[in-house]
Amino acid sequence: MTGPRSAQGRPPAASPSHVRAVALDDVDRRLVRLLEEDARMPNNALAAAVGVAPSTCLARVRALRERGVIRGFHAEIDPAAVGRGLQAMIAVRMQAGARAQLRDFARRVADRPEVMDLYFVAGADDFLIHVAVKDTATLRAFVVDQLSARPEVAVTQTSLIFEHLPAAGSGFV
Amino acid sequence: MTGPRSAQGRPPAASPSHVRAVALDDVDRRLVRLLEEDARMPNNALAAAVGVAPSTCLARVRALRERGVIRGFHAEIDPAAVGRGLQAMIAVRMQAGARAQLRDFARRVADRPEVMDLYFVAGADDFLIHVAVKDTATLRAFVVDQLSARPEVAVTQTSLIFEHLPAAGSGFV
DNA sequence: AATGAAAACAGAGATCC
DNA sequence: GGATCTCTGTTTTCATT
Repeated sequence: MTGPRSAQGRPPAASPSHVRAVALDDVDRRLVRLLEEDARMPNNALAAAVGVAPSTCLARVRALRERGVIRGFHAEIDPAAVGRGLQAMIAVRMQAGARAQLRDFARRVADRPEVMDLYFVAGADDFLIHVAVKDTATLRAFVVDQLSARPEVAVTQTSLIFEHLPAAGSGFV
Repeated sequence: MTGPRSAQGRPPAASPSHVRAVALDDVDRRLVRLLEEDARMPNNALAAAVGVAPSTCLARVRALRERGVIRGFHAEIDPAAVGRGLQAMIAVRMQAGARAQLRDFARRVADRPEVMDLYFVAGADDFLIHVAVKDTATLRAFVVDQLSARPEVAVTQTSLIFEHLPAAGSGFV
C-alpha cells in the first residue's frame, strides 16, 4: 500500500492515461482480470491461479500498481444501503464564454459527495454527472445549487436512473 | 468471501437495491467509507481506525457483505493500460414495439466485454452504455453490430468520453 | 454483540537458480 | 526474471464476558 488518500478528494495520480503502452504479458493480464473481480484474493491463491510462485506474483502485482495499471482497490457499495437510493445522470452544457473554466468547474463538482462519476464528453454537452442521492429533494438541490444557478452553466438535463449494471470484471483484459 | 464469479457474467445477487433500509451504525458507516477507498486495508488497521477489536471488525465486515451493503471488492484498472484507451457513452432508444424485451436485450449488451456500465434511464432514451474499447474501429463495430443493426433498436447516439473521473470513496456514507 | 488469546495462515525479504 | 525457504505479522476461530 502506498499513501493514504484525503477522504473527500480525487485519487492522487494516475491521470487520464499515461505510463502509456505498457506491455502486459499474459500473466499480468490474468492478474488484472482476477483482481478486477476480487481485489482481496490472497496472494498465494492468485499465484496458483496464474501459475507463478507467490513471491513472483507479489512482485507482479506491486509492479502493476506502480505502473499505474492498477489504480487502487475499492469496495463496491450498494448505494441504496447507505441512503443513496436515487441515481441520476445529468448532462451539463457550459456557457460558450465559460469553456476556459470547464475543467476546474467540473472538478469541483466531481468532488461533491453526491457525485459518483463525471465524464467529459464530446458533442453538444460538455460533461455528464452520475449522482447518487437520498431523494428527489436532494437531487433537485444538487442540480439547482451546484449547476443551474451557476453563471458558467448554460443548460442541464437530468435523467433518472432506474437501474445501474456495473461490469467490474467483465473486460477483455 | 462467498462464491466465485463466472468470468464474463454479472455479479450474482444484490440486484437493484434490496435488503433495504438496513440500519448502519456509526462503526459500519466508517468501515464502508474506509473500504470504499482501500479495499485491501488490513483488518487490524481497519479495526484500529474505527476503534473496535480486530475480531469484531472482521465480523462487522462479514456482516456488511452478507447484508449486501458491500457487494464486492474490485481493483480499479486504467483502461488505457489494458488496451482500452477509447471510452464512449452511447444512448440507446428501443423501438416502441420492443420495449418488452428491453431488459433482456440490455442485459445481453451489458455482458459484452466492451461494456463498463449500463444505466436504465427515464426519458427519451431507454439506456446509456458506458464502453471502453481499443480504437474507433472497435467502437464502430460495437455500435453497429450490437446496437444499430438490431431490429429492437430505434436510435443510438454516441458521445466520445475525453476523461472519466470516478469518485470511489467520496460518498457521504 | 464484543472481546482477548491461540492457532492457522499469508505476506515480505534474502538467497539462489 | 523467477523460485525456494524462512521469519514476521495478520487473519481467523472460539471460549468468555
